[in-house]
Amino acid sequence: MKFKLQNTSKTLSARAGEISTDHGTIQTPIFMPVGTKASVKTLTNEELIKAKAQIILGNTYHLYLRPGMDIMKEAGGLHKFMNWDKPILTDSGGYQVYSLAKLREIDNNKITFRSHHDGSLHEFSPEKSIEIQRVLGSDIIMSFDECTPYPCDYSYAKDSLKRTHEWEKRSKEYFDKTKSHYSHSQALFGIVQGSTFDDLRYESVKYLTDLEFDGYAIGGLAVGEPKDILYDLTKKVCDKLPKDSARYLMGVGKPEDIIESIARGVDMMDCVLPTRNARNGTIYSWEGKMNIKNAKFKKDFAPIDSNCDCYTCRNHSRAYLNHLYRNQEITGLRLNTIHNIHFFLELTTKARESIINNKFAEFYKNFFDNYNH
RNA sequence: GGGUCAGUGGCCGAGUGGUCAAUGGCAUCAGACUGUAAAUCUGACAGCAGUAGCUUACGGUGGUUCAAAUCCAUCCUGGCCCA
Repeated sequence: MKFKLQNTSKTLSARAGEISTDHGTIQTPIFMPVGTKASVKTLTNEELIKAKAQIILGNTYHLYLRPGMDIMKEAGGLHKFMNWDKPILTDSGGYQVYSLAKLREIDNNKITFRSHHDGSLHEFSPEKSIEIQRVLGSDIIMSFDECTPYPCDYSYAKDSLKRTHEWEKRSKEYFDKTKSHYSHSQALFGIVQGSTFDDLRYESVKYLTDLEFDGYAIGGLAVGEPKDILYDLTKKVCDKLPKDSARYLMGVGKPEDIIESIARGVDMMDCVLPTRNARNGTIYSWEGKMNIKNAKFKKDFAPIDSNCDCYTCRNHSRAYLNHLYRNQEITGLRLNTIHNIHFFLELTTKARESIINNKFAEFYKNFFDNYNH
């Protein structure tokens, strides 16, 4: 994997670049749809490609439990299993340590957790997480970390960071001494943690960059903290990260967060919001978000966005989507998702174009002038 | 014609003397969702004041009682059974 910086905004820190992998290149900044369990919920691969998805996510924890590594090995890895031949990034399972906290115990060596499916006991360690991701064959592997919650007191954040650093070092060591199981190569990203504390974040950047990962993620944000903390820390961390490496802000975010993150120097981001919210009736466009369930759309025969060229907007009205949602017609969930994913990718595509053309500041201003949030 | 059971808020349906403006579910209205245990979750849902309160409500009417959706009488409506 290689990252090539192509242009940087003159007034803001926004960057345009290109990540090359054995499954193709990714033009950044890029939004990455989340396909936790080998599926971007409700969408087919064809629909993802039409929406211009360049890379999708998979999840180590979920895929390890189901379908399990035996099946994944026999399938020949995640790309073949789901028949997706563009890049894939896999999360390490670190987020599940956070989100499924009631089911786990952490010690410095490993975490023990119970499957949310059947209660069976399992152990994860950095080595095991990387090994699973070797089997999955993702183009970008994430090192094993702990995503601290918000709020988080300093002493816990400090202890957690120490543990995360140890885990990431072990992730790197295991990664370095093993090889890809397949004909394509894999890259390993480190994850900057440190909760909301500047000094811990800086310490984390230093520690990880000394280990020399293929790229750097910012984790532990967008977990409920105020916006100014999210934006401020994103900026501070990006400013310290090496310019010639890709930067990935994990779990972000809302359209306004994506634009703010790009403005601060982020190259990659992912979020469940466009897919989950689509299934829950919230639809995004350049004008902001709308709840398609609302009574006011019952007789609104206009498309979600008349300028949008996604399948949903070219073929169907708000009234129809409202009807489908009210009647639990599963096609409604698909049409909503098709639109949201299209929009989130258009967001990063347009941002990228503006950066390339040295017009990002203008793009940024226009976005916030039009977007209600 | 006789007997019997039942009629509860938009719908279905609990409640069988006070803690009932009345459990639930549905429908309706609105909100939330940020490295997915999420086609999920939360709130509102008689009216008026909008904390405290007041009014009208459990088929109709009339009773019993300090107190009734709950007990009694009667009428209306519906289901079932017997003629």
